[in-house]
This record gives sequence, C-alpha cells and structure tokens, in this order.
Amino acid sequence: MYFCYVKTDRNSFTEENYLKAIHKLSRRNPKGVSTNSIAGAMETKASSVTDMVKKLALKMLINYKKYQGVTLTEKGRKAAVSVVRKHRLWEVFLVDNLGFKWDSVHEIAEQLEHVQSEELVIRLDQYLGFPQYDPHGDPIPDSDGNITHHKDTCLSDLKVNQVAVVVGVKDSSSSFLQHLEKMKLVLGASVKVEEIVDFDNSMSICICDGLPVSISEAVAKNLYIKR
Amino acid sequence: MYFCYVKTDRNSFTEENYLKAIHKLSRRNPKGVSTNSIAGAMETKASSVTDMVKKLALKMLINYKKYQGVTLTEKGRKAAVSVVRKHRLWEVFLVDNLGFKWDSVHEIAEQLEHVQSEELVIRLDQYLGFPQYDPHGDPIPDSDGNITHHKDTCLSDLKVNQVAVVVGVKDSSSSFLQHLEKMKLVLGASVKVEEIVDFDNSMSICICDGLPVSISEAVAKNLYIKR
DNA sequence: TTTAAAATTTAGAGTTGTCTAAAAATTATT
DNA sequence: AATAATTTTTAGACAACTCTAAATTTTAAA
Repeated sequence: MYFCYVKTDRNSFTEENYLKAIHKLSRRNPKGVSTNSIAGAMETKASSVTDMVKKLALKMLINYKKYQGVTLTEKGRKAAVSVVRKHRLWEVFLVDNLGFKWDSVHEIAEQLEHVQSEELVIRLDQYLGFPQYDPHGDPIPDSDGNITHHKDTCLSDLKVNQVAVVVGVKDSSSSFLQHLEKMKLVLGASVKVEEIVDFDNSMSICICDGLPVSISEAVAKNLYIKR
Repeated sequence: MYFCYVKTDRNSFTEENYLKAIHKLSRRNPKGVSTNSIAGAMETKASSVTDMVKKLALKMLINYKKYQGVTLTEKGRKAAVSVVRKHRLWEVFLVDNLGFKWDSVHEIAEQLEHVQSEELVIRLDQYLGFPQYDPHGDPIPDSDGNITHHKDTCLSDLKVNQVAVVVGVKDSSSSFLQHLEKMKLVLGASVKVEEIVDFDNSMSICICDGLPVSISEAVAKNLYIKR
C-alpha cells in the first residue's frame, strides 16, 4: 500500500472498473463482496484488490473493514451505476446506429464507458431516444441511478407447453451470444417449451413457431424471459 | 529512464498524445522537433519528454539522437494520424449528431480519440457520411493516413475589397471560437475586407454582407479562408 | 477445541509514467 | 576562441498501480 490522499473527485479507469465489478457482485452478495470474488471478476490478484479496496475506502466509495467483505457506499453506488449507464447507452449506439452485432460491442463499450462528460451522456441518451434496455436486454439505469431490474424469470423456469418471449441474457460473452444467434434465439423471440428431458434438464423448444430445437440447461438458465 | 522492452503493438494514451503533439509540431519544423517544444505542447517538463522520446524511439515510432530534434518514422506518423482521424471524426459526431457547439467538443474528443477499434472508426466514418473536415475546418485524414491540408491562406493575407469564405480556424481554443461565434464568424461565412488599419494591422470586415466589424490581426491570422 | 484449509492482508519489489536538481552538450555573445 | 546562456540529458525519487511470497486471520474439519 502506498501513501495516498484524495486529490480529485474523479475516479481513474481502474477505480471505475473496480466499482463496476463490486456493484455487479453486490447483487448476489448484498451483505458484502469478498476480496477473492473481486479478484476473480477483475482478473487480478487478491493482494491487488486489498490495495485498491483501501483506496476506494479512503475515497468514501466503499465500506471496508479488514477481513470482512466490502459494500458500496451511496457515493460508490452512484459512481458505479453511472459507468454502467454509459456502458449500456454506448452499446445501444453501437448496435442501433453503427450496425454492430450484439456480440461484438462489449469490448468497445468497456472503453467508451470511461469517457468523462455529463453533457455527453445526456445528449447521447436523448439522441438514442431514451432507451430502456441495452442490446442484451440489460436495463439502462436512469440519470438518477435507479435501475429497474428484470424479474429474474429464466427460460429454465418454464414448464412443458408454456410460452414466453426472450427479454434478456444473463451471460453476455461473445461465444454465448453467437450460439444464440445461430438458433435465432435473440431478444424478442417467442419460445414454446415442447419437452423437458429429466436426465439433464435440457429442453426442446420451438423458437418463433419454428421446428423444435434442443438447448442445454446452461443455456436455459442464462436467458431471461417474460410470460 | 526505466528499463523497458516493447511488449505490445498498442500505444498508451500518453504515447498517443506525445505522437500527436510531435506530429502537429512537425508541420512547422519538418527537420526535427525540439524537446522543449514538445514539453510546451504536452504541458510537461523537458526531462519527462526525454524519457518518453527514448521509449518511442525504442518502439520505432520516432527517430531520435541525443541533443537533436525528433522526427516521426512512417510507423509513428501512421499512429499519430490515426489518432487525429479519430479525434476529428468524433468531433463531427458530437457537433452534427449530438448537437454540441464547436467550442465544446475538443475535450471530449481528446478522450474518444483513444478508443481502440478499427471497426469502430470505419463504421463511424460511414455513419457520418465520410466527412472531409471537422467542425473547425481541419481536414480529416483518410484511412490510409493521407491528409489534404488547406492552402494556408489566412484572412490576414487579404487586401482591401477582397472577398472570401471562412473555411477553417488555426487555433481551436474555446475562448477563440466563442469570440468568433459572437461575430457570426463561423465556417462558411463570407467576408469582405473594408479597411486595413496600418497602425496595428487590424481589419474592418463585413461578415455575410452585414455591417463592418473590426477584428485584430491575431484573429485574422487564425482564420483560414478560400477566395 | 485443536488442527487444517482457505481467505485475506502485509511486505517488498517491478512498471509506467511524473518531477526536481544537477550535469553535459549545444548555441549565442562578446 | 572563450565565456555565457540555453537546451537537453541524467540521476534519483515519487505516484498509481501491479505482482510474488510470506504472515495473519477466519472458517471448516476432525
């Protein structure tokens, strides 16, 4: 740990990425996020996390006591959500305006999300028509930092013969998105469960009234739906 | 100077900014840019420049021999121009699409220019309709790195009664641009020289056939025109 | 409850920048 | 050509991160 006093109100790219990771992990662990889980999310070592976590605590962005997990302060949550908001708005721009495919925008948005300008976000949001969801169906936080999450109903929660519409994906990795695309299992697609195989919980489903296709439980668990 | 071997083909933000500065300075000093002038442009110290210049030389981006000025290699020039291209394309986007004023886009473009993605630049360029000039009249380099500069005719080169159209500004500082805006002296405006004051070389000009206004020599020297 | 395993933190060091102060080289002046 | 002024470089150190390896603390198991 190096000596550090807070100079600016701004956060570095690295700090923003940590905040974002902590925010994401907080959903599943509201009582406190562990050092190791942050290290996993950030693809770095636990010792680096400890250092950064001390720094974020100094900046009053997180609550931290040694050996206990961390939670975001309201200030930290605001900062994290602001980054998420920018990320998702830029993803909409990339897909809707520049014609990128949904599986290739994440990396670019990871860079764009760090551009600092209140005005830019406001104007971009307006330019895009105040979108509610990003290309993966994730909700775009409003400018006050409020997020209206999907009800966590997954395709895997459906029973035989039930019908629903795909509204989001949990895992946004390129490979998963490309796999979905091949089956035309994209946002807005209707699905009907034809059969559930007891053995491995795989499903046979009809996508947009097409012929039945089989999907694994892993896939079904990563798709959000609305009935 | 720290030990350093070249790991990636990518350049850091700082490196890109140095390359951009050197590129800009090279126009006036094609034979070699001095350490001090780079330090001036980068708002840093000469010793920092020496360090960075060594690093850029190691990466084969510039030609450097101690105590002599530096020049860009072809590789360095390409890298610098690529950043300039991105900067200017983003400026067009900010003004034309998001409705920013021309005096408030520079800072944001300074951030956006570092976003790494070939595909993004290609698509953005197309989305904007392959613009030739940015909102300040500066030429946008093509994807091969070619720049077609304005002929350097300035408003200050005109004689009494001559007529021209404003096509660019040399200095793009907010304060200068705001000053121009107040007089409606924007890109595309027609100007006619009514009078030149011998004493201080200030000019009295009519903008778009309006009433004569007086502008200083400094202003006239910072405006590119086409006759 | 003592021991073993896992998670977390500290200590020390490396990287990419930055700076100040002093030394060396170049350029300008007399 | 010798000296002065300026420019440039070096040396050493700080800042914001990163890491490995060792020391703590917590949690799980026997």
